[in-house]
Amino acid sequence: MTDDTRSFVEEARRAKLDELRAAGIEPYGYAFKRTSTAAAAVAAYDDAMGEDGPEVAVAGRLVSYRRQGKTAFAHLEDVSGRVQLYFRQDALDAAWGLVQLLDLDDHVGVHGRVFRTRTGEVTVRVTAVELLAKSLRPLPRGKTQVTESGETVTFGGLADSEVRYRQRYADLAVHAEVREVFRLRARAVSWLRKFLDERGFLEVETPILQPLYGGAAARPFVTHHNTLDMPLFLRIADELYLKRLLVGGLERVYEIGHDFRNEGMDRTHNPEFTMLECYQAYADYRDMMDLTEAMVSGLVEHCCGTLRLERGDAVLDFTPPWPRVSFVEGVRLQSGLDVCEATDAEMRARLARTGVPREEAETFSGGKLQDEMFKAFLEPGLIQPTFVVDYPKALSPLAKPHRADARLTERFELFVQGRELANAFSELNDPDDQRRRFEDQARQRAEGDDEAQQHDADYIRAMEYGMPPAGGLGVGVDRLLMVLTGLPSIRDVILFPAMRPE
RNA sequence: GGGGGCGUAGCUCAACUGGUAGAGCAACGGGCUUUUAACCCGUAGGUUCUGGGUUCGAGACCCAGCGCCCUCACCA
Repeated sequence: MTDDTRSFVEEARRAKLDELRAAGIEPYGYAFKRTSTAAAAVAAYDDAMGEDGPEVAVAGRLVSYRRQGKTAFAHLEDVSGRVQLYFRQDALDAAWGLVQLLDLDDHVGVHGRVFRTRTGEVTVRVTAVELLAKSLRPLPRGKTQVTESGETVTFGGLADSEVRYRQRYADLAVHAEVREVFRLRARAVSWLRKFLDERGFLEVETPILQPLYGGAAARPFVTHHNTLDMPLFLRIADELYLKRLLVGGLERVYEIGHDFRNEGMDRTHNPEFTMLECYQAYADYRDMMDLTEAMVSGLVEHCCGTLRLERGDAVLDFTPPWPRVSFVEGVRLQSGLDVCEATDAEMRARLARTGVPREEAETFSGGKLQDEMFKAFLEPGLIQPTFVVDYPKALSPLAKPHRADARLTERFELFVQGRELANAFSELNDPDDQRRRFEDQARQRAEGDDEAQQHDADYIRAMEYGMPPAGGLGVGVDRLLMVLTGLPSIRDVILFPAMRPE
């Protein structure tokens, strides 16, 4: 920030910075040997110790500061929590000058004995203080206010959600509960790794920059490689590379990483997002359903301590087994139409009655209409964890035909709160069938569907060597986190969500 | 992309029908050696998102733009 846009608060802090340097005090320290976290310092005190609790050295950020003549009280916050500090001029001598130049948000390290104040709070009586980092810019804290009922309410210091996402560092610094969300995220992801590792899955890394993109229906981000002088795409899915590994004899593989889709952004879509994909040779989609049920219910239990999550009026119950609804049958029950038998015209007419604009419905055909029917009639009602199974063939170019019904594929998706959380199928392993499906996609692309999949000849070649039958599963990790935390926006579970530049 | 809402001090918000931009907290100065929403006295702090327009006069009304949120669409 330039001088002329600096606030008076910042000017005041810079004046103190200059004063500190003039006094020979370096305002940015190198390190501090702490003996204890804030929480441990508090826990180490016992009332039998009286005024002579243990000597501790703690470091952290000042989150409150109350000066009172020749004394001052402050709260220091570190990763563990908070501890109160008590400064006295007569206990600090020369360092008292530094204490008077402290501000909220400064990082300090202090030494002192722990005691309990008259008002009952366990506190460090500071005998030495070091400034570790001067804060020049006040954190946007909200004011707190006590309501009539005596409750303390903090008005979101960063009620402005834009600032929270743009300056996540400030959001995290001010909101312990936000830090907790991302701790939970880390615990969830490492639990998922452990879950798959224990079942013999090998974690692998596949290319993010790809000459061809595939494995999903989405528009890609395009970049350019200078030396090769060729376009490269940021992957929209891991799928096609992971299945090549099945050909190579890595029977169980998984990857947790970012996919990139150049599409709309909203509460449930970020341009880059975390996807977990796993593939298991000699398994089919029923095996993957069992795996999904075990994985998600285990994760919910691990992260939330229960299988029943209260979300508004609803209680989401993750206790297995979860209901399984046939795509075609489910849509038929809600709409009266069998999407495998109905004509496009019938589906258009049915959709028109639900509020889908007619002129828009006119542009849909085939698989797109079937999908619209599903979204209009079945998806919104899928609040409890539910598997939707056996998707029409037109919707699933990478899935194996259903062994009992040629119109369908062996595919399922998991829905919770009306949102897709996971997608899986018995993987197509017939190279000739796969080639025909790619050719279909090419025709759709020629007809203007820019999300149709590209023909991947190398993938076909791999399959021609013989790909074992396999079950594959993709899980949207961010959306899973939304369910675990109950947070309403994908931005709330991504540290640095995509934003327009300021 | 369509529709709706919002944008005022560092933060949270006021400002009637168009009539001198305010408060609390934070900041700064003074006082106070066990406070914790500290307290008391005082001071300072504004491109009312940006650019046009209407008007004697615009934070408010009109137009355009920017940003964010909600919603619909797109996005399996």
